[in-house]
Amino acid sequence: MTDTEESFLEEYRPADFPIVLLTVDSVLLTYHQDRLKVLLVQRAQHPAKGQWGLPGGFVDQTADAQLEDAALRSLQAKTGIEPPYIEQLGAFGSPDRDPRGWSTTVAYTALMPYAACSAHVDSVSDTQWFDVDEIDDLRLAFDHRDIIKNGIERFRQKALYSLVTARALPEPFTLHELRRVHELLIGKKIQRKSFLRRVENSGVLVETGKTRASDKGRPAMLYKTTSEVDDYRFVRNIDASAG
Amino acid sequence: MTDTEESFLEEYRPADFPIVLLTVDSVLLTYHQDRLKVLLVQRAQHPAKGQWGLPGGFVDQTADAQLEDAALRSLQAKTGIEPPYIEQLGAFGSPDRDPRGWSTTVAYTALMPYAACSAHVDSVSDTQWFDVDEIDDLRLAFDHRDIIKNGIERFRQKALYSLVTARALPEPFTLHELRRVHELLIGKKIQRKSFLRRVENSGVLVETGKTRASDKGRPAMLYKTTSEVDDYRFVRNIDASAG
DNA sequence: GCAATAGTGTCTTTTAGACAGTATGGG
DNA sequence: CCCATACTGTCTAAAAGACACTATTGC
Repeated sequence: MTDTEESFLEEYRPADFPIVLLTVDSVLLTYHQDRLKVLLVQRAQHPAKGQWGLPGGFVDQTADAQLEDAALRSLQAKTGIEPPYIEQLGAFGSPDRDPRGWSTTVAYTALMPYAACSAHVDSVSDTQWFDVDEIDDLRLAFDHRDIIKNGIERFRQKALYSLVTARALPEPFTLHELRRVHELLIGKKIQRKSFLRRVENSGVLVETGKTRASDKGRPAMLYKTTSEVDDYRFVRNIDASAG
Repeated sequence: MTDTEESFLEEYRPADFPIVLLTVDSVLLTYHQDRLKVLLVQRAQHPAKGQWGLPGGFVDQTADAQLEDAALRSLQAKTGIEPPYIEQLGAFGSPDRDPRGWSTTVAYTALMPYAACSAHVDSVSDTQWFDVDEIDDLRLAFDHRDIIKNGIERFRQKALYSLVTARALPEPFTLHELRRVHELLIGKKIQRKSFLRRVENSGVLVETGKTRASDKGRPAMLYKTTSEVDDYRFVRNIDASAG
């Protein structure tokens, strides 16, 4: 027999190789009522049946052209829409994380405005937003607590040098709302003036020219994102160590 | 039958699930003769037999406690040692990247001093350092060119706000050498004075007190890393857009 | 007018960029 | 002494932190 790639593939038998468990999970975050929330799903099937865990599933080898598509499919199923921002967090693999054996999950982390899916989420009982401060008290499936912490940490870093955080808000939004998202992630107050300067210098947010009034106080200017907001990076970070 | 996780696992048959191809690959970079180099391996087996590709392999479900262990094993096999710095780059999955079918690789990116493994690498013909500027001209296996570019881009970003780059150098090293690594990654000259200030303020490198003379000119101070170098981040980045 | 919130003026501090100057080695 | 390279002094510019001040709404 000739040693070509064709003949190799002819003889190739995937079942001869060790069996691998590969899933995709997403840490979907949002901002609602001055709190950061993460979307969790109650598992309908074993393993970890009945426990809360991240939305996710298997790659559909006929439908998915890349791993991200599998993440988007599972998020679409639970929220009714695709999130406006998603990025890969990383792969987590170990012999212990799943009782079925050595397993790997590719985790994504995403942002979505709360209102964009609240009707869909409220209509089912197995999907729910949890305050990120609550997750230490929950019993979560597999290593999903670690993955959630990892996702939050990713956005905490991003809050220091980017404005993608705006993708967690419904448009248009006020600078106060956006600043609160940053403050909650960083765990520190940010000067209004400093924050405004950063937004203006970035050029990735635009004023709508309209304002939104609340019960009391002066109405706030409303802003929208531009497509560049996903990739923009400040040269100088917010100083998380400063007073 | 009772609906417990135990009974579920009893009935669980992994072979009933779609077959998944999962590999681990590493982009190992170093600095040698004023150039950035990437380690490539000539593939001994199909698919892509004879082509150059990234060092990598399958997870060993009995030996590896995490994905990173699989990456370290394959690097150890090709260089004789474990790299002093490694981090996960991300998972790459698609139906097209491997002729055997839908496949995923978890890519790592690592740094190592050239001299630490040059004897081992030089002793075999299937492992070789390539100048990173050469990779566009090489025929590479799978999507490894994309992964390499991704790994270089990761360190280009890191060169703007960190000093992990020192892990590509043999210790002790001069500030000139370290600065050259940054310049090659960023693609821009960096002011000597600015770079020295950053190193001093970081506190993650220490002067050895010794110097190294070259053919001509004043001998340069020698520096060593501390363990904090892996995690340190500057608040203010090098400005890649400036002059 | 008062309370409350939004937005601005401006001073200080920090640190990178620029670049000219000095220091220290080999011939 | 000359050359080349290493290192330093110091000015300027950019931008964040701090904080007091003004603006605009509802009552």
